[in-house]
Amino acid sequence: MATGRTHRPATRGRGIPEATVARLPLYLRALTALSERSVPTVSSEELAAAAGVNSAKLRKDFSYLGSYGTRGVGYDVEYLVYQISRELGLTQDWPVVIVGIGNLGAALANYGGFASRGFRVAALLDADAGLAGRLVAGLPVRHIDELEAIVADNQVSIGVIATPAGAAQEVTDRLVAAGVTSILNFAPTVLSVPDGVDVRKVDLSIELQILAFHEQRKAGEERQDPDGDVPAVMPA
Amino acid sequence: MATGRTHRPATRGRGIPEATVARLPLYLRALTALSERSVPTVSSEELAAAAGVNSAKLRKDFSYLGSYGTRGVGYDVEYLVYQISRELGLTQDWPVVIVGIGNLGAALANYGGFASRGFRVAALLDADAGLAGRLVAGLPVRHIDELEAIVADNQVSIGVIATPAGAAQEVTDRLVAAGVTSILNFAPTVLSVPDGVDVRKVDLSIELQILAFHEQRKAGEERQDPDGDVPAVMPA
DNA sequence: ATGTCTTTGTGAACGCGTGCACAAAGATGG
DNA sequence: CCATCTTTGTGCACGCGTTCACAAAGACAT
Ligand SMILES: NC(=O)c1ccc[n+]([C@@H]2O[C@H](COP(=O)([O-])OP(=O)(O)OC[C@H]3O[C@@H](n4cnc5c(N)ncnc54)[C@H](O)[C@@H]3O)[C@@H](O)[C@H]2O)c1
Ligand SMILES: NC(=O)c1ccc[n+]([C@@H]2O[C@H](COP(=O)([O-])OP(=O)(O)OC[C@H]3O[C@@H](n4cnc5c(N)ncnc54)[C@H](O)[C@@H]3O)[C@@H](O)[C@H]2O)c1
Repeated sequence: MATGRTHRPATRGRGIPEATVARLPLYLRALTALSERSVPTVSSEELAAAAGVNSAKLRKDFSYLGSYGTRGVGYDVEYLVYQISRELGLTQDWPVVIVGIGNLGAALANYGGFASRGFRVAALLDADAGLAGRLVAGLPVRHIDELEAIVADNQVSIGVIATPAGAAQEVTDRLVAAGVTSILNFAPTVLSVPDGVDVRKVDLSIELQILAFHEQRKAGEERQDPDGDVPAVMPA
Repeated sequence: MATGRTHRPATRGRGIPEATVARLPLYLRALTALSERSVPTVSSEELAAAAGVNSAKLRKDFSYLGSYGTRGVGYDVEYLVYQISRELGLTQDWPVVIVGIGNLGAALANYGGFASRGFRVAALLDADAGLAGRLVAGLPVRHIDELEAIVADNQVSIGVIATPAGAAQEVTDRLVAAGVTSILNFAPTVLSVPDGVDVRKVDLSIELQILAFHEQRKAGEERQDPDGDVPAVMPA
């Protein structure tokens, strides 16, 4: 019965479709660039080009937020930056913990784009006692046993997992038990979490395999017909 | 205009839907784990649970590859591993170059899961002359000027970009000009590429923002009604 | 004030992806 | 050889997401 209620019907509530939510950060990035160049307004056409999407889609996306454009003119850049930021919840601070400070975890800790948008690294955690106390990106690595206390003290609701795959589920369970309700998983494993906890995954290996599929397909079509279907009428 | 023809109409040709292609690596991973435990066959129900998907979806996905199951029994693990590997193009070697050997690029170079599935790091490239020759994950960092020669000599068709955002488009153009037709982009920028070149992006910042949106939404609903719509009849 | 011109906001059509539910296939046991 | 039981493969319906195309809105000039 648990699988029955799994996929929530998009983002009903006030009703911003999931696909739209996924594009808002893209728009925000493009708008921020315009804002830095002191551009006052932008049309859906221009902004769509900058974000790499269809302009009708962009307008429909914005229509879910309300009517923030002016016909004949376009959108006010600053106002839109604010509205999208607010909608995404970026006007508040989000404390984040990173678990697993190896190659990847250290790179993530050093990532500047992290802090720039309301995400603050509250702590770096690792099971390796030898790492404890070492400074990474200016922060001391704390032992994993401190997880529960750190999450509680800092009201952390977002956790990033960069441990080996074998440890990911265990770390997840501890994070969730401690109160974390959003997880970004870099380990190549399927995580089980209770209802109400969101998991998003970043999987390099999967991305490469998808590219390989299309690559193989291109190589195949190259010496066959470009439609890739039936060989039809071979020339001679 | 590269942005015009961006989304191809799924994977028509012989016709494996794009959504299915994206799940095949997931199945492959689960199957590989079963294979290592010498499990001979697996039912769609079991495998679906391991991959975290609906069993009907899994069966439909496999049906696009052909009828590889046996009714009343399930799927032969080894056979399926081979079929999916072949379909994804993992039976051949894919030389890959990584451009930008900073925090992230170095972590990627050290990533074990890279080589495990037919992806071979052909070279590490960076614009910083000071890095040239330094060993990262056992490979010497080469100067970016060698890009064209390396791509040609090794027949590289997949490039990974881990440079700062400002350099990503320029690197992309050089990669494409040199013959690369698939790009995995970690830099937070929209890349323009000509038709026939695939780009996939991994964007930590976007993932976090999506999580923040849902997190904010959860926090809001908590103290309102759980349906999130009209406040209806507030209990006094 | 009126007309023109630009650009938004959205109705409507369409296609893809998902999941239910079941008939057909085939294994297994007697 | 037949009955039973398990599990696949898929027809079908439904909902989400995308795109087209256009009416309405408003800026701006005269
Ligand atoms: N390096 C990459 O570029 C890359 C890319 C994609 C995916 N990944 C995945 O990210 C994860 C980390 O990769 P990495 O290269 O940094 O590995 P790594 O071995 O360098 O680092 C893993 C770290 O996790 C710590 N750890 C292990 N068990 C732990 C536990 N139970 N609790 C807390 N910390 C624990 C280890 O002490 C170590 O410091 C792996 O799952 C890997 O598959 C890495
Ligand atoms: N570090 C992370 O966890 C992380 C996460 C998400 C995204 N990113 C993105 O990945 C990219 C790299 O991040 P990083 O933390 O490794 O940065 P970094 O500054 O540590 O490394 C960037 C490297 O790229 C090299 N470089 C610069 N211009 C180049 C060019 N034209 N050609 C070749 N090489 C060039 C630099 O010499 C440097 O070695 C950035 O775009 C960043 O936004 C990083």
